[in-house]
Amino acid sequence: MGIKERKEKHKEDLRQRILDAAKELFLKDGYEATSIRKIAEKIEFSPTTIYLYYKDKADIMYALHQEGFKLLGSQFGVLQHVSEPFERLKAMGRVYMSFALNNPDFYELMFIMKEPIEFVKAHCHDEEWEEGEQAFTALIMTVDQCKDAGYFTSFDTTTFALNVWSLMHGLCSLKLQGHLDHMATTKAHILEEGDWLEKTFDGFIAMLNSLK
Amino acid sequence: MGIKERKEKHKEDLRQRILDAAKELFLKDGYEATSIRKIAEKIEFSPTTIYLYYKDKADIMYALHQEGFKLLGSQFGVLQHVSEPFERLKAMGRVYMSFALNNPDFYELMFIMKEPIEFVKAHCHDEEWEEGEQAFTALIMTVDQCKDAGYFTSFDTTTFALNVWSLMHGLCSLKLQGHLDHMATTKAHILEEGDWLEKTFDGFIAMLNSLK
DNA sequence: AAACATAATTAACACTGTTAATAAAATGAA
DNA sequence: TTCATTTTATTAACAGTGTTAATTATGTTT
Repeated sequence: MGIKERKEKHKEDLRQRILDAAKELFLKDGYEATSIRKIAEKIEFSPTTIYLYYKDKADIMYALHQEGFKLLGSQFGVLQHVSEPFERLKAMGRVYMSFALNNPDFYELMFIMKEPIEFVKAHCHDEEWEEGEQAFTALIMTVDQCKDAGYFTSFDTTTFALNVWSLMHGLCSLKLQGHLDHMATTKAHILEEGDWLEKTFDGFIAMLNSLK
Repeated sequence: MGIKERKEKHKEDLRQRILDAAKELFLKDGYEATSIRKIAEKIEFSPTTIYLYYKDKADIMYALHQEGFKLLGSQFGVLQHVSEPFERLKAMGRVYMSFALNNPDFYELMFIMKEPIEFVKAHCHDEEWEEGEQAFTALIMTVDQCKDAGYFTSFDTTTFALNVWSLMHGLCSLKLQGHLDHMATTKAHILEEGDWLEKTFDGFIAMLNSLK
């Protein structure tokens, strides 16, 4: 039955082409501006055809959401080769921040926006393996190894990891949403010049250091 | 010219009624579901009338955005009576978290969503006093007083304050967007039961304590 | 009462996501 | 190859959205 396989391949092809078009539009114009009709126009199909391959817009966005997590995961993967756990933890922070800054739309889709999350809860309940968990697991393991190496000994691993994630997420969010720059400009008289994202991150590292 | 004043009052009245209707719908159904037409229906006016009192939807949402900051400001104001700076800092964290949990829509509008921020940048440039700055100033002052009392002595005040804000904002965001609960459920086998928001916050306080 | 200024409305534009009904194409069996 | 069946794609339409221009209604002033 080679024909059926070829058909399946064609179906998968179109599914991928839809996703690629959506990705291009999304990374260029953002979530709202990426309409079904524009995606359809890009791949030269009727808007309704898209609904034969994706349940709805949230479904498409969830697919991009997954791509984002794969990208972040691959960047985290490199850090497995940093043997010293505390060095790895700090590097994870840097990588996370770089990912957010270099892929702001992905970051928004993955961690800030509400819609894909609700799609996860609605359609991918339980059994579905969420790529994001892998990254969080890596963080927990690193914190655990840090504790073995004598860091953060008085803290619970999971809550400490959540604190680290919260801080990094908060920092990246405030930066991406413009709050950091807003504070920098309106308080320019009291704050000296400089890159506040970088400075705050350095402060975070300093905090970790004095928490040994 | 008492008549003119009465007219002005009527105009302001309607402006406020629009805002109240918008607020009610917004707190009930969220940002997207709050449409101009629904607001108009609520106050029994034509949709286009609203444009005589507000420039556009973002303008209305910015007004609510301001209300939110006033509310947060009033809750922070109470803390001025906590004389011990380190106690006040911890209390600020609690108040901030409570505000986020009790007013999730306001919090989203004030700190998570992008639209009102862009409205601020577009229309209220510079001279306009942003209520949010007051809260951040209060945080900076408190951190400064903590330093005077022997806490965080090796850290720069502003970057430390930004770290505190980032952590609290990140924690509240992850909670509101459902990421915290998601991690709790999918990792239920490895994590013991409990309120992870509370636990993480306690961990944060513990971190501050050991940073003295 | 007539002229004017303000306020509110209707109609319309250009979009959005999504569904039902219909047409086209590809496949299976005769 | 022809016919019937299934799959794929399309058109038309619904119910919305924010927003603007042109028009009507209202109230004030002369």
